[in-house]
Amino acid sequence: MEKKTATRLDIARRAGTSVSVVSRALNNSGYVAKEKKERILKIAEELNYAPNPVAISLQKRRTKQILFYCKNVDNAFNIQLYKGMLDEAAKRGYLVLFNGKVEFSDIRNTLVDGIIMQDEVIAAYYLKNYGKNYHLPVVSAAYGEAAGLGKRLGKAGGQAGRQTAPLVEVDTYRVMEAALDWLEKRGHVRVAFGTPYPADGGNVRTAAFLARMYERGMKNAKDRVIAVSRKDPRLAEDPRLLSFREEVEEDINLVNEDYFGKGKLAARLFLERKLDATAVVGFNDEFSLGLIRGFQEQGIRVPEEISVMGIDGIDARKYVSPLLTTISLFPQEQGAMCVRVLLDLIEGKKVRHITHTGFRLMEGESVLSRASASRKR
Amino acid sequence: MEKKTATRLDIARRAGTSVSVVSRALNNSGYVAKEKKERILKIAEELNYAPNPVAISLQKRRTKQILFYCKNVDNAFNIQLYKGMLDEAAKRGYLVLFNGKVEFSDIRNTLVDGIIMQDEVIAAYYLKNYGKNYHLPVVSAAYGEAAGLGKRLGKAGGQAGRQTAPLVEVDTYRVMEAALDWLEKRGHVRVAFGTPYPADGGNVRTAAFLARMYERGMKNAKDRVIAVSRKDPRLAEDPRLLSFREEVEEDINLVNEDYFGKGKLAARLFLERKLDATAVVGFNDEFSLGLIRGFQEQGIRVPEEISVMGIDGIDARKYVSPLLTTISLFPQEQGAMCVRVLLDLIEGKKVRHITHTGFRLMEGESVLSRASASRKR
DNA sequence: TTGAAAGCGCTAACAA
DNA sequence: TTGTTAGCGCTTTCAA
Repeated sequence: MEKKTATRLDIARRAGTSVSVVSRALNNSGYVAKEKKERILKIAEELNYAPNPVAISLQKRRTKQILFYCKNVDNAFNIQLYKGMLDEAAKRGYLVLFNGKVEFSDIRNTLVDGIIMQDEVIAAYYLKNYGKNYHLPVVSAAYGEAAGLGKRLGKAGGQAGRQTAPLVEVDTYRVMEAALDWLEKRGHVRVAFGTPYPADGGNVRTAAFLARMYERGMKNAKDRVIAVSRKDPRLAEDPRLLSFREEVEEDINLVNEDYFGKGKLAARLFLERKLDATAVVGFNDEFSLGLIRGFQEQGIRVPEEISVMGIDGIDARKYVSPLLTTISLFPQEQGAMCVRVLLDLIEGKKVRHITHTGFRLMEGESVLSRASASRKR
Repeated sequence: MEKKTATRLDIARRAGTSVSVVSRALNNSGYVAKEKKERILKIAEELNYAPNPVAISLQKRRTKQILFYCKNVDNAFNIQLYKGMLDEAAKRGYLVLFNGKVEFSDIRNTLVDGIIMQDEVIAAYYLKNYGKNYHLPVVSAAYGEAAGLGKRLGKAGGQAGRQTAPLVEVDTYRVMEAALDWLEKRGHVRVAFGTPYPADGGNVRTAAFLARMYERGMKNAKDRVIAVSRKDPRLAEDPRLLSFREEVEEDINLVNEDYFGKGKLAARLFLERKLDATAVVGFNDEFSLGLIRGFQEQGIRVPEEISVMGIDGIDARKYVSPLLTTISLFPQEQGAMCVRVLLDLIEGKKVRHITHTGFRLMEGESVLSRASASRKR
């Protein structure tokens, strides 16, 4: 089976000509006598000839492949990002590898022309520690996190915020504003926020929630943050957190979170703490689906007794009833845009440092329009 | 930024030695004077030297990358297969590309050492039409479909069944048997089957259902197949099918199905047709989640009034209540096994033509134990 | 212990 | 229109 594959030289010999003529014939480029061309093509066919893409890549210094560096395959949002990348890349003749397992130090061994990082934190970390050697164009999906970068990266971070890759960003602060506006219009001003991370861990979504609530004069917004994390002092000893995987956060080794499970627990905590709120925004859609389930399991009806809202816009929303109201970040669009920017970069075109992508509120059935709101209008 | 990257020759010149010495130094192979080695390493560092993986691949005739050829990113099952592949491949230093967009004729341009096909139908089709030229090792995930291959491939199929790639298979007939056994033990002998494909389209899951039911003496099993497909004569004119994407099936251009949506509709059809059954097995988990939702929307309680069972074992089960009882095919295991077999093949080891992977019933809450069953015991 | 040299399979400039 | 030649960046053999 594994018969050695034919090369252009083999064909040339059989055709009694030279490799360059064969090359031209096969590539439809340059001059080559018509009848000679036909003969060459026929011989190639006979020999089951197939070009060696590695040799072509070496010669052209281009692999036509790019890498999506992503730690979290389980996350539906990332898969949708990836899907958008695949489609867009295919249009331009590129393939996209998905990987979050390679060590940064091994990225250099990857046969790609460039890298898309899953978020600006990872991008900054990579650039700071490895990127300088690897001369590979890098683009990053981003969520307005640049400001808090130093905090999350810790010592490793430093002034990482400055040396970033081009960003394809959806601004979390604006997203949060849209969410809170929408809730307010429906009479929800006392709003809680559920997150799987520590409240002061520098996560941009929590930061955005707090910032926007303060702007609205809700001084006690912090009390309405439910941080389902072992690192939260109120939960450090809580046995219910034992079932979740240990949270690793050395450097930026993010770990797959059980968002749904933590969302369920968040609903319980909301009730236990008797939080004074009429709506809860979940860290992301999966977390929010967990919130809904958690409330339902406690006999609390959504949205009649409590409203729930998500962020992301993942397909899995459809599985849960009531349908989750969320702000969709259009992950496929964002993924496609990442590819566009990266390929432009690879092809030497000028790209802007930040490209913004859109978001939109997707109305579901998980938020109640309260009577008081009707009055206000 | 895009300063030309240094090569081993650049280093050699600076160090006043030759490329081969530099190579040995960098690769820790062969002889090289200790102090010279240190100097070389230092210069490499200064030059921000990074080896060119394409050149290495050309020389070694190995890319350390493999391709998972898969048409359907939306399908959670495939993602879990992929996840298993990523992990296993990483262990052996390989990367896995995911793609189902490349034309078969373009696979030859891919920088990979081998291909994993999503199922035996696609594998057979590829092998028959293109594989002969591409000298690339191929392995396929499989579902006991080989028997029906000719039927599904149509003219293109021919004796495709014979020239297959090594298969990593979970036998659908045994899976179906396990499902029906389990249902029977709980008092369900009149069982329906819901599928998004035509009942006689040669799909292996439908075929397995029918075969197993006939074995059990249920002559009218066919009447209990709900085929949510435009191609089904009973539904050809049904407006409710208009919302689903056109079913394309030229050659094997499978299209993403809206399993969940079709499952919902299947529940309606079950009720409309007043099918005489106490349980429904869904084509896969997503379809079955749709069944549950469909019944619930019609005010039918699951499992009190109708039992539902799935096949696959996808993570998304957790979103739906009651928890779906299913037969898990352990997609991650299967994916990992595909990688193992393919890498063995690539490395020239002997591999068996068929490797079987396991399955197991995952008990949920969607199947009722009927009183009559208790009596039987 | 070193380095020249011959490839890996292909492209492309240039001379014929 | 053709064929020679010089690479692309690296590995590896072999003579020195």
